Amino acid sequence: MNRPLPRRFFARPTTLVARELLGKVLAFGGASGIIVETEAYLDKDDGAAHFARGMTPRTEVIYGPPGHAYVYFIYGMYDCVNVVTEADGVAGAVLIRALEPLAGIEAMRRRRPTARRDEDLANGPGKLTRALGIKVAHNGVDLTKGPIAIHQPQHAGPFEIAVTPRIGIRKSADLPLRFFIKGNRFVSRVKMKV
DNA sequence: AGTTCGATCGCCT
DNA sequence: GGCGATCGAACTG
Repeated sequence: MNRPLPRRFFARPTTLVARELLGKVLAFGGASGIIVETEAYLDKDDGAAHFARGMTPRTEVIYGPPGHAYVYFIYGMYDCVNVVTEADGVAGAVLIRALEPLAGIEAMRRRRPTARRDEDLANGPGKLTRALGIKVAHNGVDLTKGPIAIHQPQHAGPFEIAVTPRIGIRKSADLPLRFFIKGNRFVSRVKMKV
């Protein structure tokens, strides 16, 4: 029940994995949260992907086997975590953008003292990595083996999925590749028009 | 070797 | 709604 999702879950089309990651649990650092928002970054016709111009030292793990973490550092301050998708040798990644805190909320508060409300703990890609303690040092780790893991929730309820363009990108800005749980208040930019 | 700018956040108005 | 912080990756020359 608490076993990490198997590699075959990740070895599928990126947009499908992005949708199906919603409602799953991301756990690390004595804390966990329900994934409520994701974005897909595609191998083809996606100018916004870090790997849009091919493999570089930074994007190497995205071309490797699925089910691994791609963690990058941005704006001189923030770490963001992606899940590598598609078959080994094919690029594809899903950015985890927001979590609904589930367990270890005290640990999250200690790591994010500026968050006033529980809604602010992990409602953004830089915030959730800070809340869980995920850093670029974890780039390339195998998510099917832990300690960073994604698993099924204990109690799964039904939900609707909303689809919008991705946040904060210039290229391929029109593609509908952002997915979130409709009505969930832990999603980033809740008031953005869908 | 130098420059540009980004898959962000938090504080300011 | 706007902007400064802060720095590495990748592109230019």
